[in-house]
Amino acid sequence: MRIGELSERTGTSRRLLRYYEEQGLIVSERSPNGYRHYDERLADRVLQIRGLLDAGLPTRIIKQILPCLDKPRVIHFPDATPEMLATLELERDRMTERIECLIRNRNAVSEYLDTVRTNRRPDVAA
Amino acid sequence: MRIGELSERTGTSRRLLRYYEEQGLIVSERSPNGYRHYDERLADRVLQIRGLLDAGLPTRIIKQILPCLDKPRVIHFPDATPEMLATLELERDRMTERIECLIRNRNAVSEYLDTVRTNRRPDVAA
DNA sequence: TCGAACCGTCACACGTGTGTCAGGGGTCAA
DNA sequence: TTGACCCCTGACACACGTGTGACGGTTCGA
Repeated sequence: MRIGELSERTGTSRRLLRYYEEQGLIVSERSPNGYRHYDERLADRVLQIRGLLDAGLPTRIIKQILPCLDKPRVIHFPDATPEMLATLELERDRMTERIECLIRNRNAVSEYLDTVRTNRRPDVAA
Repeated sequence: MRIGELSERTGTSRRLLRYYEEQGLIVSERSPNGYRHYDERLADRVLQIRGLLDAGLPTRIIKQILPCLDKPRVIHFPDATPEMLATLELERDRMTERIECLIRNRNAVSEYLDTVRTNRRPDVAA
């Protein structure tokens, strides 16, 4: 799959895909002519990246999280330094905080919507 | 409570508090001399704002969400236009997506950490 | 050969956050 | 009164990260 197809599949501009590669979030093989060539799974990976970016994580952190997502976990043990693990723990906790904050506020919005919708008379205000 | 105390309580610079006010996220009463004066509850509000910003929501959206959080909901019915409600629904759904994305990835990180920690021999790699 | 798709790169836009400066005032205590 | 704090406004500039537009040039496929 070349960059155009990945772009269409993920709804992400080619420009941005190159940017993600520049930031080290995705990698690509290259044809002899220099064209990027992507694995099928990259599509999901890109969507995941976009989700995390949208959730406020910077690329620097996402880059560290992504290796945790690969299925055959066997390979990644060696490169897990104590510092890396500490960083991951910290990030995991920050993600948990984000989740709780979002849930609280999401529920508040939900509740508000319910209240407004059940009391369908704006001019009553009570 | 004046801006200095609010700044200390929330760990937010005075500069940034004025910025939030400029963006319409918080309001302040003014003493005759022009000093900003804040209610006790503003501290929580500021922390909430910072949490939402950290979770990737722009000030524009946060401004619309904040009124949903006030307890005596009675007052806000009148200014709930259909467009506003639609926006809130959309935002609620986007928050839900963010939450799910974060939970997925947080769990993956957690699982990764568990796996690495139980297999305490990096050089084995299996 | 022609158009579509790709390449790398430069430059910019936007939002959040910060520092700082000038120029003004309020409050309190020694 | 003086000094040490606190606060006000407005403005300029900057940093950083994400995302985009546009450039000229190359390669592919019909």
